[in-house]
Amino acid sequence: MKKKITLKQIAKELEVSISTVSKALKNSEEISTDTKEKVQAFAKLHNYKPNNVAISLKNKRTKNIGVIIPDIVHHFFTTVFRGIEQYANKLGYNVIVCVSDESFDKEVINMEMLANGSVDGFIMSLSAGTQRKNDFNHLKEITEQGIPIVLFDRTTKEINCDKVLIDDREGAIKAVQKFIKNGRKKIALVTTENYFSVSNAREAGYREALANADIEIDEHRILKLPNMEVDENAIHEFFNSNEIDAVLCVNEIFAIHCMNLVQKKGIRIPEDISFIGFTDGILSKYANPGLTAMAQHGVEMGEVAAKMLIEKVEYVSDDEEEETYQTKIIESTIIERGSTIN
Amino acid sequence: MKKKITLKQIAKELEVSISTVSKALKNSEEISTDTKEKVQAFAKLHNYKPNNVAISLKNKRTKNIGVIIPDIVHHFFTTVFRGIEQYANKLGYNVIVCVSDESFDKEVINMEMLANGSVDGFIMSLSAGTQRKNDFNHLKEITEQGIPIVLFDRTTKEINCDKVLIDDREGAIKAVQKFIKNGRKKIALVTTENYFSVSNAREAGYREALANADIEIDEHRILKLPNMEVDENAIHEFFNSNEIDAVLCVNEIFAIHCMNLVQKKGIRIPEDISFIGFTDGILSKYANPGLTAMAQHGVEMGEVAAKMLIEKVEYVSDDEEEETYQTKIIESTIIERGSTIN
DNA sequence: TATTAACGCGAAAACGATTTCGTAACTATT
DNA sequence: AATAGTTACGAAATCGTTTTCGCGTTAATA
Repeated sequence: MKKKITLKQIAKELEVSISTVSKALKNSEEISTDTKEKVQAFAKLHNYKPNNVAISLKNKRTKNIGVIIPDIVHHFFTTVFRGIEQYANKLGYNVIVCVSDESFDKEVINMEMLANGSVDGFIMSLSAGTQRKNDFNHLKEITEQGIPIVLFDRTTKEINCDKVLIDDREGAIKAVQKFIKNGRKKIALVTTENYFSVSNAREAGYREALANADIEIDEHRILKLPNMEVDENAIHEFFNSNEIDAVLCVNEIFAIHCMNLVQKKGIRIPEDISFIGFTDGILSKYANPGLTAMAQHGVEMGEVAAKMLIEKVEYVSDDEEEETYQTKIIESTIIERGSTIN
Repeated sequence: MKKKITLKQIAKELEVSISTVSKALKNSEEISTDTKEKVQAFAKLHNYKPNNVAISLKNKRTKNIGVIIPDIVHHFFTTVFRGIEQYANKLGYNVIVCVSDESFDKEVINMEMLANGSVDGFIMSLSAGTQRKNDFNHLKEITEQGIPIVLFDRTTKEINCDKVLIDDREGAIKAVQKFIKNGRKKIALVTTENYFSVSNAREAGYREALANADIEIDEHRILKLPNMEVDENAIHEFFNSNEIDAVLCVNEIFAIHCMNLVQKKGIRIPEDISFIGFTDGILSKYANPGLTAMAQHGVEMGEVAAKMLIEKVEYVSDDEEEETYQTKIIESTIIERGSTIN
């Protein structure tokens, strides 16, 4: 077992000082060509690589980014993560992921673990627990220590930091407009209870688009499901007691459930009823018929978030001037499939 | 901006030495109760938390685990990662993920980045590129430095280290046996070209199970698709020209495609034809009818891998004795849904 | 009263690197 | 020959901890 070699050991072997070795390896002008060659050759031979931890301590910069997401077994977050990882890696950063599991407590613990020197900054999407509790002190404390945070998708106005958002309202508007263009008037919305800012924005877009088209909003055509364990009966009841010719769903799962159920009744998609679902994922692609979806471009979102964070991290502040934060919007686009009329 | 406080600053404020502060915070017997209380109160007030980097340098242990996987936007790897992250986090470890993107070069670069002190050990699944190249020197070098590696799913016998595998052959056998128990005899296999060891193992299991049941193997009942962009016509042709009453698919996507197509023909699932698909993922769960699946238990796999790694990392070797490595098999189990008869 | 023991604390080394500053030994200049 | 200027290197501080060892003060023992 040949442990990694250190500057000290090289110095001893070559009977020079540690400083000389360090400088020689950096090709410093200060060192004679002879010595440099000797040192570099020896270092290469023993495959010397500087110890990251020591460098981190010295530089007070880890070149690590902390990513905290509610769930990793989730297509959207995975996609965003991919974008972050790709961009960060290109600039020599590594990514430490922690999963908050939608829990406020875990989110806090994870952030505290990483904030003590393990990372230079955070990219995160708030857990459901945090959003429900509406408590952001853990974020506040970290930004106050000068550690930058970039919030994406599930954000809050309570914290002053860079943000990357999806234009959920706009996305919903686009979807509803498509329905209307196809001649649909009885447009339903299947959404979650109002925990998530995301769902709220989508609902707002839904209402706005209908209002703009002078279509009266029938509150009965809005179904709010309490969680992801979809209650078949609720859906059944919903479609039985309402005239509906188009459905916007705030996520794939709701859409798939509704489509399956509606088809069982013998209603045809898209002839009798159209569907659009939020977040283009694997379910939309392989549904039967394919589910027309509002794509969220997670990879791009991750890249943008990583770019913003790294800029903040590497920016040497002139100390005095106020920090300035931006919010970037990633546009969602519609992916047309069989569940709507082309 | 209140930067994190250090021992040095506490020491200066309280007019004691750094050592005293350090010991006081560790509740050392050496320090008087008075001093301890004073120090601890002050530390709590200023929310002192030791700097992880400094501790890592001192201990020569980072409490970080490096995970290198070919792809993160992939349900199985995500699931395994979840298991790793969960277990590791419970023991106070953080996880740094790098995606090799199926590329040998990226795998090497990622490992080298992390091997210079950033992590205490690796958990990884080999990239397609590495498997094709059959070059494992990067792994060898790292193990020679005394950094432990745990390989999962895509492994190699070339490297002597802990491994976690899935019993793909056994899984296929179980699936075929279920068909047979349901009285099916004309059992088809839909698989990939023989690039992946995984598919090969599953095919072997398929053949073995049929042979054991004295069912002759009809090679026409084996469909090999060249890639994931499924060719509808090939499937069409396959089901038209063969009598089939049960289908084992080596992945969800093939299964979903086949099921959709078969249903379009008016064939009923599971009455006329049964389906079982490999790797229980989101598609299986939300298919209509639900797809009976061979679950791979990725989370468990991740947990086992993390457990094995951490044991190696924390084990203080008696230096002289030989290291001993294990290979654990994670059994796949059948998840019954609507695509088979119960 | 003299010796030993216990107590409470600080100095310093160590982890592995970078970087500033000082200086000995030459070389060049006048 | 005396001074100034290079050249090539080393000592030491620093990043933030932990930990060993030493030492002065007080209390306990003979």
